[in-house]
Amino acid sequence: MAGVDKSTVSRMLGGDKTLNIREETRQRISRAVAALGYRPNMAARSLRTARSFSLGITIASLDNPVYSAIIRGAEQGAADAGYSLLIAHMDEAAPDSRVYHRLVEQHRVDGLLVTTLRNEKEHLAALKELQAPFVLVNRKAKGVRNSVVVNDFGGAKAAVEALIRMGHRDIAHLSGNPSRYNARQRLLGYRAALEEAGIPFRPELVVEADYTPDGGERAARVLMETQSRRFTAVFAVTLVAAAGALAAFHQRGFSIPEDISVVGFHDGTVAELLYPPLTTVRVPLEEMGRFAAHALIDIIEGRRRGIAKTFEDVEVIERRSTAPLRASRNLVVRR
Amino acid sequence: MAGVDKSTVSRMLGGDKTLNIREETRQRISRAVAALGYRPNMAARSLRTARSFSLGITIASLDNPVYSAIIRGAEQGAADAGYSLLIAHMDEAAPDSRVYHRLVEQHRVDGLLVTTLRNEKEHLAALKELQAPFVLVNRKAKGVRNSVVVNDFGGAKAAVEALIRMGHRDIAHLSGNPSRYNARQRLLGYRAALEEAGIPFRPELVVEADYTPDGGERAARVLMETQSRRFTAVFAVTLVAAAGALAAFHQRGFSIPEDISVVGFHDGTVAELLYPPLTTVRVPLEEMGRFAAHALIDIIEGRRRGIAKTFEDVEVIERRSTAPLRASRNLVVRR
DNA sequence: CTGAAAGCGCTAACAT
DNA sequence: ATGTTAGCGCTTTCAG
Repeated sequence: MAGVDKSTVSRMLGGDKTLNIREETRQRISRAVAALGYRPNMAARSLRTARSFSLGITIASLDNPVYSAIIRGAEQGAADAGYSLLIAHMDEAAPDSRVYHRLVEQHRVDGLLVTTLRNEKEHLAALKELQAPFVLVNRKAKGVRNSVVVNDFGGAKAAVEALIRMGHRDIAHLSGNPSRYNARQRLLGYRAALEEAGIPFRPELVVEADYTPDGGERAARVLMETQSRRFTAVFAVTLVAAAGALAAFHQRGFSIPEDISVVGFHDGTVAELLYPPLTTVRVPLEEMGRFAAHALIDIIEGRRRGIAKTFEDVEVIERRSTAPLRASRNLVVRR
Repeated sequence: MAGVDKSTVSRMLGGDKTLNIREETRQRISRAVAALGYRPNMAARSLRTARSFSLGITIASLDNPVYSAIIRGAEQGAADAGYSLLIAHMDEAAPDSRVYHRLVEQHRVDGLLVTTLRNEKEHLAALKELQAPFVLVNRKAKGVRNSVVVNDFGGAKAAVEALIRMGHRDIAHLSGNPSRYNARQRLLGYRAALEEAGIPFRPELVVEADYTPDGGERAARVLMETQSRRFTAVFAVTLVAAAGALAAFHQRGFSIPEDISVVGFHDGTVAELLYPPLTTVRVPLEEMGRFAAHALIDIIEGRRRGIAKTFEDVEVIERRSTAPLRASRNLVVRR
């Protein structure tokens, strides 16, 4: 229709820098493209170039706001570069490292964003023998250079500093499993804030909660039983753990924040749904997702060798679950 | 390596029914496939068959547990049939019907699962001129035959019936926008339950909340201001609205469930995080997602013309936000 | 400045 | 019971 060879069209649409095309020809092609509603066929392009122009993202729990934020960012980042995002759910209970292979070997994706790493060893082994690049998102692992994380340490530190600024000194921590990167960093951030303020670290104020509401509830209960009246604030490793803790405190008749201040890690709409709305530390999850997608595409397209980045921004969002320490607190159980 | 033509391999792997293959040959092929770790190249298959073997799903809010459940199901359903699921986020604030076209015209997907339909008219028009099948998930629209929904009506009815069984008669409804299918059905279910119990419908007990926490909070406040003491239970159109309402009630010093019982629609882990844990009605969202994917694939592959299905199951999950009505209730505002 | 030709890895129709 | 052939729609090298 434009009276030119398809190869010319291909080069023009592909933005070939070595193409010297006459303005008039370019016009004719553009008009024809518009008139025909022409879109390159991705399958043919993929076959020819041996690339799929899509990214895969492996996710363990879709309903965790942390991951939905990351996905949202990743989808944007992929779309920015003309890539699609293919989601692969991977059950944490029955993780199967073969899904990596399935996606890559079938040439469905050019690279992987991985947010799942429970059984680290097996998964890392599977990833490493993969013929495609991958970047860990919100995870770090020994021997893996490609990884994008947020400032877990700084976020935790900021949260605890905020509590200290409110006058709290007896600050407990509902921690995660310290074998995991994020939990470890947050524990270190907690300790750093205490140390800088000259508050001695008391190991008995750290109780391990997993990332579930039940875990948070149990941990809070342990804290109340072993340390009643010996803490006035709690920093929880996660929103979900914080929510569980709130429930445990409510059940014991404590008022939040009058009796105990609570801060959680990660922001999200759930934080506003809790009672009282939860003070949290917000980290740029969506931005991290977008960046990770961009970086992965850069690696795929050979513009970059690897990526190791930490998003430093942290922001404490004060809601109603925290309050200044009052001199005369009343920890008497009501009802 | 197996000493046969690639077309034979193709037919065997593709499960061609008309292929009569010698057991011995089959063995040789299988061995070679295993030895080489051979996987068909999807791009070539796509080019040849003019199909992408992937489904697209359009989602407005990823962090809404309703949609994460649907995605999870859809991803499973797609994987069952060897399809991938490609997610396309579509901002409800700035919905862009062109994303449908982008996905389909680039031959990235063979069909679309659509859960987004705010600006119905424009979107439906865009979808209809699409050269690919689509099925609405959790939505219904005039003139669209393909649609899979849950029993919004029955779920709402069951929720209200549960309240009635607890002795409540003055039951308010925080509704959604009645122009939307789901909200309308839930309102009808509410009314049907009242009617069957011989309780007159009082329009002043229905207050519109949108699907946000703020909306629920506002609506609950309206209810308290205009109807104080004239209702003992609330059925909220959504989990999120229920959460907002809980906050409003707490702020006014009401105890849940002692003063007011609250039920929400849709189950999810958030329900357990609220204080008190929210009684909800659970509908099979994940199953609906899986089914929708299967049905869409059936349509794509010509085994089915269309799909119109309602998942009837509803189940009221009683948690601590509901309680039997006591004869002597105390609605006095504390504090 | 543009065209011609080859070929990516499959599948489906047709041969044998 | 299996092989041969053609071609899906692109991109890329090479020619002119």
